[in-house]
Amino acid sequence: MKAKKGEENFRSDCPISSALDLFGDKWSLLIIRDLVYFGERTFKDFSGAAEKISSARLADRLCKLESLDLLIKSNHPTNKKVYLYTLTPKGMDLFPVVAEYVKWSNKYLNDHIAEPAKEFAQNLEKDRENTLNQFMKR
Amino acid sequence: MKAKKGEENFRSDCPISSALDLFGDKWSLLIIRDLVYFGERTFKDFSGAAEKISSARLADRLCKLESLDLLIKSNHPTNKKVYLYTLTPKGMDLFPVVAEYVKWSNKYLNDHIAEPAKEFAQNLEKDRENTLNQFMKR
DNA sequence: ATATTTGCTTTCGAAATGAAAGTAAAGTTA
DNA sequence: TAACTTTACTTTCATTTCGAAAGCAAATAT
Repeated sequence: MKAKKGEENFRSDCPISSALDLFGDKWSLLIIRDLVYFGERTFKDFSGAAEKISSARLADRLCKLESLDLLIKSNHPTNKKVYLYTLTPKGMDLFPVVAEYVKWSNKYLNDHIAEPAKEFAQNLEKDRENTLNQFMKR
Repeated sequence: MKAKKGEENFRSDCPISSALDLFGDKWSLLIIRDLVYFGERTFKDFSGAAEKISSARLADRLCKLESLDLLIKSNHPTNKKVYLYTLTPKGMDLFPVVAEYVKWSNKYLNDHIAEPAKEFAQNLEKDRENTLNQFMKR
Protein backbone atom coordinates (compact mmCIF):
# COMPACT_ATOMS: atom_id res chain seq x y z
CA MET A 1 0.00 0.00 0.00
CA LYS A 2 0.99 3.56 -0.51
CA ALA A 3 1.81 5.77 2.44
CA LYS A 4 -0.82 8.44 2.83
CA LYS A 5 -0.21 11.93 4.08
CA GLY A 6 1.47 11.89 7.44
CA GLU A 7 1.87 8.13 7.60
CA GLU A 8 5.58 8.10 7.00
CA ASN A 9 7.68 5.43 8.61
CA PHE A 10 10.48 7.42 10.08
CA ARG A 11 13.62 5.53 10.95
CA SER A 12 14.12 7.56 14.11
CA ASP A 13 13.27 10.85 15.77
CA CYS A 14 16.38 12.46 14.30
CA PRO A 15 15.62 15.55 12.21
CA ILE A 16 18.22 14.63 9.62
CA SER A 17 17.16 11.05 9.07
CA SER A 18 13.53 12.17 9.06
CA ALA A 19 14.13 14.76 6.37
CA LEU A 20 16.00 12.14 4.36
CA ASP A 21 13.09 9.75 4.85
CA LEU A 22 10.83 12.30 3.20
CA PHE A 23 12.89 13.62 0.31
CA GLY A 24 16.33 12.07 0.58
CA ASP A 25 16.41 10.61 -2.89
CA LYS A 26 18.34 11.65 -5.97
CA TRP A 27 15.49 13.61 -7.58
CA SER A 28 13.36 15.48 -5.07
CA LEU A 29 15.78 18.31 -4.41
CA LEU A 30 16.32 18.78 -8.13
CA ILE A 31 12.61 19.34 -8.56
CA ILE A 32 12.76 21.84 -5.70
CA ARG A 33 15.75 23.46 -7.37
CA ASP A 34 13.87 23.97 -10.63
CA LEU A 35 10.89 25.39 -8.81
CA VAL A 36 13.01 27.83 -6.84
CA TYR A 37 14.85 28.92 -9.92
CA PHE A 38 11.97 29.12 -12.39
CA GLY A 39 9.09 29.71 -10.01
CA GLU A 40 6.63 27.64 -12.01
CA ARG A 41 7.08 24.48 -14.05
CA THR A 42 5.16 21.98 -16.13
CA PHE A 43 5.73 18.24 -16.34
CA LYS A 44 7.47 18.77 -19.63
CA ASP A 45 9.69 21.50 -18.18
CA PHE A 46 10.95 19.16 -15.47
CA SER A 47 11.50 16.45 -18.07
CA GLY A 48 13.68 18.82 -20.00
CA ALA A 49 16.22 19.28 -17.20
CA ALA A 50 19.78 18.16 -17.90
CA GLU A 51 19.61 15.16 -15.54
CA LYS A 52 16.98 13.41 -17.68
CA ILE A 53 14.60 12.05 -15.11
CA SER A 54 12.34 9.33 -16.47
CA SER A 55 8.67 10.17 -16.71
CA ALA A 56 7.73 7.37 -14.34
CA ARG A 57 10.06 8.73 -11.69
CA LEU A 58 9.06 12.31 -12.26
CA ALA A 59 5.41 11.41 -11.89
CA ASP A 60 5.84 9.67 -8.58
CA ARG A 61 8.16 12.32 -7.17
CA LEU A 62 5.76 15.11 -8.06
CA CYS A 63 2.99 13.13 -6.46
CA LYS A 64 4.99 12.55 -3.30
CA LEU A 65 6.16 16.15 -3.00
CA GLU A 66 2.59 17.28 -3.42
CA SER A 67 1.40 14.92 -0.72
CA LEU A 68 4.07 16.40 1.54
CA ASP A 69 2.78 19.91 0.78
CA LEU A 70 6.10 20.94 -0.65
CA LEU A 71 4.50 21.87 -3.94
CA ILE A 72 1.09 22.52 -5.43
CA LYS A 73 -0.35 21.34 -8.72
CA SER A 74 -2.77 23.68 -10.45
CA ASN A 75 -4.41 24.13 -13.81
CA HIS A 76 -2.91 26.16 -16.53
CA PRO A 77 -5.06 29.26 -17.05
CA THR A 78 -5.71 28.61 -20.74
CA ASN A 79 -4.43 25.14 -21.66
CA LYS A 80 -6.41 22.28 -20.15
CA LYS A 81 -3.85 19.59 -20.70
CA VAL A 82 -1.02 21.43 -18.96
CA TYR A 83 -0.58 21.57 -15.20
CA LEU A 84 1.49 24.07 -13.27
CA TYR A 85 3.63 23.08 -10.34
CA THR A 86 4.61 25.71 -7.76
CA LEU A 87 6.43 25.65 -4.44
CA THR A 88 4.63 26.12 -1.16
CA PRO A 89 6.37 28.08 1.63
CA LYS A 90 7.22 24.69 3.16
CA GLY A 91 8.92 23.69 -0.05
CA MET A 92 10.57 27.06 -0.44
CA ASP A 93 12.09 26.60 3.01
CA LEU A 94 14.18 23.81 1.54
CA PHE A 95 16.08 26.36 -0.45
CA PRO A 96 18.68 26.94 2.30
CA VAL A 97 19.43 23.21 2.22
CA VAL A 98 19.89 23.38 -1.53
CA ALA A 99 22.07 26.45 -1.15
CA GLU A 100 24.45 24.64 1.19
CA TYR A 101 24.85 21.85 -1.33
CA VAL A 102 25.75 24.50 -3.89
CA LYS A 103 28.38 25.99 -1.60
CA TRP A 104 29.92 22.64 -0.81
CA SER A 105 30.05 21.59 -4.45
CA ASN A 106 31.47 24.91 -5.50
CA LYS A 107 34.29 24.39 -3.04
CA TYR A 108 35.05 20.74 -3.76
CA LEU A 109 33.78 20.01 -7.26
CA ASN A 110 34.49 23.44 -8.62
CA ASP A 111 36.03 22.48 -11.95
CA HIS A 112 33.08 20.30 -12.81
CA ILE A 113 30.38 22.87 -12.13
CA ALA A 114 28.56 25.16 -14.55
CA GLU A 115 29.50 28.83 -14.53
CA PRO A 116 26.18 30.37 -13.45
CA ALA A 117 26.13 28.11 -10.40
CA LYS A 118 29.62 29.23 -9.43
CA GLU A 119 28.47 32.80 -9.42
CA PHE A 120 25.51 31.95 -7.28
CA ALA A 121 27.82 30.15 -4.85
CA GLN A 122 30.07 33.17 -4.67
CA ASN A 123 27.14 35.41 -3.90
CA LEU A 124 26.13 33.03 -1.15
CA GLU A 125 29.61 33.25 0.35
CA LYS A 126 29.64 37.03 0.18
CA ASP A 127 26.17 37.69 1.52
CA ARG A 128 24.19 34.62 2.37
CA GLU A 129 21.18 36.35 3.88
CA ASN A 130 20.65 38.61 0.97
CA THR A 131 21.27 36.03 -1.70
CA LEU A 132 18.77 33.64 -0.16
CA ASN A 133 16.20 36.38 0.28
CA GLN A 134 16.38 37.38 -3.34
CA PHE A 135 14.89 34.02 -4.20
CA MET A 136 12.73 33.34 -1.18
CA LYS A 137 10.92 36.65 -1.30
CA ARG A 138 9.63 36.54 -4.81
CA MET B 1 33.21 -2.58 -11.80
CA LYS B 2 33.39 -0.25 -8.90
CA ALA B 3 33.86 3.45 -9.50
CA LYS B 4 37.31 4.50 -8.43
CA LYS B 5 38.23 7.84 -6.96
CA GLY B 6 37.15 10.65 -9.22
CA GLU B 7 35.43 8.46 -11.79
CA GLU B 8 31.93 9.43 -10.82
CA ASN B 9 29.27 9.56 -13.45
CA PHE B 10 27.67 12.88 -12.78
CA ARG B 11 24.23 13.40 -14.23
CA SER B 12 25.00 17.00 -15.09
CA ASP B 13 27.24 19.94 -14.21
CA CYS B 14 24.76 21.15 -11.61
CA PRO B 15 26.28 21.43 -8.12
CA ILE B 16 23.17 20.07 -6.46
CA SER B 17 22.75 17.02 -8.64
CA SER B 18 26.48 16.38 -8.42
CA ALA B 19 26.47 16.46 -4.64
CA LEU B 20 23.49 14.12 -4.66
CA ASP B 21 25.35 11.84 -7.05
CA LEU B 22 28.12 11.54 -4.47
CA PHE B 23 26.28 11.20 -1.17
CA GLY B 24 22.59 11.67 -1.91
CA ASP B 25 21.49 8.42 -0.34
CA LYS B 26 19.64 7.76 2.90
CA TRP B 27 22.72 6.88 4.94
CA SER B 28 25.75 8.99 4.04
CA LEU B 29 24.66 12.15 5.82
CA LEU B 30 23.78 10.15 8.92
CA ILE B 31 27.33 8.87 9.07
CA ILE B 32 28.54 12.45 8.69
CA ARG B 33 26.13 13.48 11.43
CA ASP B 34 27.56 10.94 13.86
CA LEU B 35 31.10 11.97 13.04
CA VAL B 36 30.34 15.65 13.56
CA TYR B 37 28.61 14.96 16.81
CA PHE B 38 30.95 12.39 18.29
CA GLY B 39 34.17 13.29 16.52
CA GLU B 40 35.34 9.71 16.21
CA ARG B 41 33.49 6.48 15.68
CA THR B 42 34.02 2.76 15.20
CA PHE B 43 32.07 0.42 12.94
CA LYS B 44 30.15 -0.79 15.95
CA ASP B 45 29.36 2.74 17.07
CA PHE B 46 27.74 3.52 13.71
CA SER B 47 25.86 0.24 13.86
CA GLY B 48 24.43 1.28 17.18
CA ALA B 49 22.68 4.38 15.84
CA ALA B 50 18.91 4.48 16.12
CA GLU B 51 18.31 4.08 12.38
CA LYS B 52 19.74 0.56 12.34
CA ILE B 53 21.82 0.50 9.21
CA SER B 54 22.68 -3.00 8.05
CA SER B 55 26.32 -3.97 8.27
CA ALA B 56 26.55 -4.53 4.53
CA ARG B 57 25.30 -1.03 3.84
CA LEU B 58 27.45 0.53 6.52
CA ALA B 59 30.52 -1.15 5.11
CA ASP B 60 30.01 0.11 1.60
CA ARG B 61 29.03 3.60 2.69
CA LEU B 62 32.14 3.95 4.85
CA CYS B 63 34.20 2.74 1.93
CA LYS B 64 32.63 5.21 -0.45
CA LEU B 65 32.90 8.15 1.92
CA GLU B 66 36.54 7.28 2.46
CA SER B 67 37.17 7.14 -1.28
CA LEU B 68 35.59 10.58 -1.53
CA ASP B 69 37.95 11.86 1.17
CA LEU B 70 35.07 12.78 3.41
CA LEU B 71 36.40 10.61 6.19
CA ILE B 72 39.53 8.77 7.19
CA LYS B 73 39.95 5.28 8.58
CA SER B 74 42.77 4.74 11.04
CA ASN B 75 43.94 2.19 13.55
CA HIS B 76 42.89 2.23 17.12
CA PRO B 77 45.91 3.10 19.26
CA THR B 78 45.73 0.00 21.43
CA ASN B 79 43.17 -2.41 19.96
CA LYS B 80 44.19 -3.97 16.66
CA LYS B 81 40.78 -5.15 15.62
CA VAL B 82 39.09 -1.79 15.99
CA TYR B 83 39.28 1.00 13.42
CA LEU B 84 38.57 4.66 14.00
CA TYR B 85 36.68 6.78 11.53
CA THR B 86 37.12 10.56 11.56
CA LEU B 87 35.94 13.42 9.37
CA THR B 88 38.25 15.25 7.03
CA PRO B 89 37.78 19.02 6.57
CA LYS B 90 36.00 18.19 3.32
CA GLY B 91 33.59 16.00 5.23
CA MET B 92 33.25 18.53 8.02
CA ASP B 93 32.20 21.10 5.45
CA LEU B 94 29.03 19.08 4.96
CA PHE B 95 27.94 20.11 8.40
CA PRO B 96 26.17 23.27 7.18
CA VAL B 97 24.10 21.10 4.85
CA VAL B 98 23.19 18.87 7.75
CA ALA B 99 22.38 21.91 9.87
CA GLU B 100 19.87 23.17 7.32
CA TYR B 101 18.10 19.83 7.33
CA VAL B 102 17.86 20.17 11.10
CA LYS B 103 16.35 23.63 10.83
CA TRP B 104 13.81 22.56 8.25
CA SER B 105 12.78 19.49 10.22
CA ASN B 106 12.52 21.46 13.42
CA LYS B 107 10.10 23.81 11.71
CA TYR B 108 7.97 21.26 9.89
CA LEU B 109 8.33 17.97 11.76
CA ASN B 110 8.73 19.52 15.14
CA ASP B 111 6.47 17.25 17.15
CA HIS B 112 8.25 14.19 15.85
CA ILE B 113 11.77 15.30 16.70
CA ALA B 114 13.92 14.48 19.72
CA GLU B 115 14.39 17.20 22.32
CA PRO B 116 18.18 17.69 22.07
CA ALA B 117 17.86 18.28 18.33
CA LYS B 118 15.22 20.93 18.89
CA GLU B 119 17.56 22.82 21.12
CA PHE B 120 20.31 22.61 18.54
CA ALA B 121 17.91 23.92 15.92
CA GLN B 122 16.98 26.83 18.14
CA ASN B 123 20.60 27.71 18.64
CA LEU B 124 21.07 27.64 14.89
CA GLU B 125 18.17 30.06 14.48
CA LYS B 126 19.51 32.39 17.13
CA ASP B 127 23.13 32.46 16.09
CA ARG B 128 23.94 30.31 13.11
CA GLU B 129 27.58 31.32 12.72
CA ASN B 130 28.46 30.65 16.28
CA THR B 131 26.53 27.41 16.57
CA LEU B 132 28.17 25.99 13.48
CA ASN B 133 31.62 27.09 14.60
CA GLN B 134 31.27 25.38 17.94
CA PHE B 135 31.27 22.08 16.09
CA MET B 136 33.45 22.88 13.12
CA LYS B 137 36.32 24.25 15.13
CA ARG B 138 36.93 21.35 17.38
C1' DA C 1 -10.28 15.36 -39.76
C1' DT C 2 -5.74 14.17 -38.78
C1' DA C 3 -1.42 14.83 -36.51
C1' DT C 4 0.91 16.21 -32.58
C1' DT C 5 1.61 17.36 -27.82
C1' DT C 6 1.12 16.77 -22.89
C1' DG C 7 0.95 14.29 -18.84
C1' DC C 8 1.06 10.64 -17.45
C1' DT C 9 0.89 4.83 -16.81
C1' DT C 10 2.65 0.32 -17.83
C1' DT C 11 6.12 -3.04 -18.50
C1' DC C 12 10.34 -5.11 -17.66
C1' DG C 13 15.21 -6.06 -16.84
C1' DA C 14 18.84 -4.26 -13.86
C1' DA C 15 20.61 -2.22 -9.82
C1' DA C 16 20.27 -1.13 -4.94
C1' DT C 17 18.61 -2.37 -0.45
C1' DG C 18 17.61 -4.78 4.16
C1' DA C 19 17.75 -8.76 6.88
C1' DA C 20 20.12 -12.54 8.26
C1' DA C 21 23.76 -15.60 8.54
C1' DG C 22 28.66 -16.48 8.13
C1' DT C 23 33.75 -15.60 8.84
C1' DA C 24 38.45 -14.53 10.29
C1' DA C 25 41.35 -12.28 13.28
C1' DA C 26 41.97 -10.19 17.73
C1' DG C 27 40.98 -9.93 22.43
C1' DT C 28 39.00 -11.68 26.77
C1' DT C 29 38.07 -15.15 30.21
C1' DA C 30 38.37 -19.40 32.83
C1' DT D 1 46.26 -22.09 26.85
C1' DA D 2 41.97 -23.48 25.31
C1' DA D 3 37.40 -21.88 24.78
C1' DC D 4 34.53 -18.03 24.24
C1' DT D 5 33.39 -13.45 22.74
C1' DT D 6 33.88 -9.32 20.13
C1' DT D 7 34.79 -6.58 16.06
C1' DA D 8 34.64 -5.58 11.43
C1' DC D 9 33.34 -6.96 8.04
C1' DT D 10 31.47 -10.37 3.71
C1' DT D 11 28.10 -13.30 1.61
C1' DT D 12 23.60 -14.63 0.30
C1' DC D 13 19.11 -13.81 -1.06
C1' DA D 14 14.44 -12.03 -1.36
C1' DT D 15 12.37 -7.55 -1.91
C1' DT D 16 12.24 -2.89 -3.38
C1' DT D 17 13.50 0.72 -6.32
C1' DC D 18 15.08 2.28 -10.52
C1' DG D 19 15.76 3.65 -15.55
C1' DA D 20 14.53 3.00 -20.27
C1' DA D 21 11.15 2.39 -23.41
C1' DA D 22 6.71 1.91 -25.06
C1' DG D 23 1.88 2.87 -24.67
C1' DC D 24 -2.23 5.79 -23.99
C1' DA D 25 -6.07 9.13 -23.63
C1' DA D 26 -7.41 13.71 -23.69
C1' DA D 27 -6.48 18.23 -25.41
C1' DT D 28 -4.68 21.06 -28.83
C1' DA D 29 -2.64 22.46 -33.17
C1' DT D 30 -2.80 22.02 -38.22
